[in-house]
Amino acid sequence: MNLKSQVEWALHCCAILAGLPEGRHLAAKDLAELHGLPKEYLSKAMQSLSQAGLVATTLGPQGGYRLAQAAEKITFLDIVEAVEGRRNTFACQEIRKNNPCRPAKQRETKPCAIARVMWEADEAWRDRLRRVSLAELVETVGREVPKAVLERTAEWIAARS
Amino acid sequence: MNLKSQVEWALHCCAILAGLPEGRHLAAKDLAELHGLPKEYLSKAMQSLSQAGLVATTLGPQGGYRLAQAAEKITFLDIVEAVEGRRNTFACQEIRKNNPCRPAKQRETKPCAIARVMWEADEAWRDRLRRVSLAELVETVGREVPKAVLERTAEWIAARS
DNA sequence: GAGAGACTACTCGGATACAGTCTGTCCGAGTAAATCCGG
DNA sequence: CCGGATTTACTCGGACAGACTGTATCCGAGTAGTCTCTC
Repeated sequence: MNLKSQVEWALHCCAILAGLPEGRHLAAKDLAELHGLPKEYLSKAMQSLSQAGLVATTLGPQGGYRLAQAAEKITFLDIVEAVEGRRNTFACQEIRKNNPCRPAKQRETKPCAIARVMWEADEAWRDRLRRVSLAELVETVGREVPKAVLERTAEWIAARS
Repeated sequence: MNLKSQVEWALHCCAILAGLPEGRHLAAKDLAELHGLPKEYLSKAMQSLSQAGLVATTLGPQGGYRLAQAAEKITFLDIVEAVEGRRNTFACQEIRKNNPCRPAKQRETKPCAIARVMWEADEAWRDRLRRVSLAELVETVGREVPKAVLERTAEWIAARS
């Protein structure tokens, strides 16, 4: 059970887009170059974000992606679920129903006790991701990354957006 | 990012083994029949549990599996990790290092801020699973499953262990 | 009748095929900017 | 010089192959119980 690498890419790209000046766009090509990733495949991750309504796209020259919502409104969970989907990690197949000792048409009142525990853990995971916004991530990065790198990166982006 | 179905099987099988009288064993063949699962493949899940030291095996006629530890000592996390492995769901590939604006040989003092958040979520997930023991599961099941089914299942198992 | 030895049947464990998803790539539809032409 | 139509170049989006992990299966190594033979 691994998250796809798309999740990591999407998070990094959102962090970059969050630092973009209002009204500017950044193309998938540039996002890919900035992170050393295959452009075509990265664009598929961005596509997921677009379909989830987290980023907006603009076509044509000077086009690209920008955040569709305020960075304070977007959480880690939003991004992760946009790429990974909203399914629980645990998929209960109700194998308890195969027990030959059970009456065939017994009705279940509750979900399987095992599934309940697993789903609670999933919810705890989601809850943790829900608590961190993109804005907080940007703030942390701004505090930890050396000023020189931040500035050079900002220039690099400004030259292409 | 889905957990393998082996996880569900392992949890159900451990619940059954926890209810086994002392000194008895139950074969993979019977566990498979009880849950309506492919015997050969289920035995691979049991193999993982065996390698993790959660269950003990006995060969030959009347052989099979039994818990290697007290049900109170075994947690959901133990079983899940035995089958799934202990890796984090998020694998940081350090793509920040590909940023062309960074000095090539800059040393990192901290893990990537994104990875830290993701790993905290993983830890919250594990923490939740660590809090529920196999004994608690058995108790819950005993409370929720109709007495008749419990008794018939116990007989079914006793006849084969 | 009791004990030892050989046999048998049953168990798990690793090695071996098949499928589905993740990864990576390609090309086409659509659009905003730039260009060119006419007024 | 200015405005509008055309062209162009660039963007994203969905459709198409390859690799890897998860799923399913088979057969062999090893053991506990059973049976038989001998004393």
